[in-house]
Amino acid sequence: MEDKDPQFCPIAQAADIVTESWTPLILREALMGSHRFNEFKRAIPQISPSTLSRRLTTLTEAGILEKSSSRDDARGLEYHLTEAGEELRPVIIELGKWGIRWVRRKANLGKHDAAAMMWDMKRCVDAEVLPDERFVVKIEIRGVEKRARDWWLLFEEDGNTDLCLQPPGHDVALKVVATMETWADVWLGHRPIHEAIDGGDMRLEGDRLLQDSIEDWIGLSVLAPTPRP
Amino acid sequence: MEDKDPQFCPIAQAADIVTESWTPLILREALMGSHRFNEFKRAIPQISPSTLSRRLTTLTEAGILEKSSSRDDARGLEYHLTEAGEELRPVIIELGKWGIRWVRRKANLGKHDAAAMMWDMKRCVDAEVLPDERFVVKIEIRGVEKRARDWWLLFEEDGNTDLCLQPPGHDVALKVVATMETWADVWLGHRPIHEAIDGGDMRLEGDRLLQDSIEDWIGLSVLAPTPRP
DNA sequence: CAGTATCCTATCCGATACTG
DNA sequence: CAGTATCGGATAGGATACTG
Repeated sequence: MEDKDPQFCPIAQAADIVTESWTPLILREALMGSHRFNEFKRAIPQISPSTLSRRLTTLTEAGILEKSSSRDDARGLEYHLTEAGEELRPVIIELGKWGIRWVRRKANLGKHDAAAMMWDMKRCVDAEVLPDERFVVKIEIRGVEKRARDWWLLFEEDGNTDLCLQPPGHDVALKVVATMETWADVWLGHRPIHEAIDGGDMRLEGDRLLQDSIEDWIGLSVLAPTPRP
Repeated sequence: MEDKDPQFCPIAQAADIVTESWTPLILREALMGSHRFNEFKRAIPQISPSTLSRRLTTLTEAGILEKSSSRDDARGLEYHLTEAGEELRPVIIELGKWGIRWVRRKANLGKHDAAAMMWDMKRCVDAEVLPDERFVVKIEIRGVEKRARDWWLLFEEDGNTDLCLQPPGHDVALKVVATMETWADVWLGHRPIHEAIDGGDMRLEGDRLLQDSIEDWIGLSVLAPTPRP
């Protein structure tokens, strides 16, 4: 391993820190705005708590994250990017752009992917374009384990959005149904959402206005606009 | 490890390939124009041949390198970047820019660093600005093991440059002496070369014209121009 | 909830030796 | 020279259980 004998090459030094397993994903989450242990945990479901703990410590020691006691009521720490950490954004983004352009290995999509996508989706929905009402959109992901199949996006009047794995007890204004494969293709921008809808791979039921404006409010992955080869 | 259960997140997929140990350095070399097994080997002295072999195979299977039989006389294969591989340049460069800006861990500089730097330096010297003559510059690196201390840059009439660990049997037109620490600082652009010379940390002996134009022909690391925080 | 400690296993890397 | 095969040891990550 490089670490045995640290190199003076800056690429080697940066790689020693950034390329540890799981670290790019942790950085992605931090750059997307996650701050709490369990925010990282649920966005990266496969990581074990011990490894996540170790990585957060390592990144803190490397000057990429800073620990601070929680702002408000909650206990536990918060993790915030330092200036150095923020400057890793281009590294992670370029990595993602490359991945979306060139990796064609088909992953076996499962519950972890569904969960990771949903938490990211929750972050990306654009409530600005939506009416200032409280309403619920149900997302159904076919072909994954039951526990990760049904999700509810709860839009609050104040523009905040919550994601639940249980029905939040309001009427569902819109239901969107597709297989995980279709969701992944749409989410990553491999396929325009209207093409999936018109092709019958994604089904919408409920409020017409929400249906017609789905492209505007649903918000895809930050990597979706990347041009393809 | 992420590999257990491949994710659909493009950052995770790219990371699975690019962030294996040694791979960023192998990519750096490929991007800088290395093609042969031993070019990689001597530019990354710490890697074991088995690991290098495995990585070159992995990168080929991932569609980043292509193996081809050697162009000219030599036996063995050549490794060339595919289009996908070439597009990793921004990832590696951003990694290096981050490293040069933010990593402050002092490496214990030794023979491997000296060798890696010298082979890179050989690639970066700009013979264009030099007279079309055959002449030799000796580089002396104080503070490293004897075997990596003395290097000779041999400039040929045709503009080609060779690097030797033995005196090539021509008169030395210029000798440049500094500790490895100073060489590293100058090479990486942490410190202007004239500052090191004027400060007495780098000593030049020989041809005045070569001395006066050293900044023009010596060619620093591609990362040297990176602005510092 | 927000992590940490322990233990065990799998893996992966380097050393060495070998081959066309 | 240009790699590849084998082997043994280190290490790092997951599972599990635990704590304030």
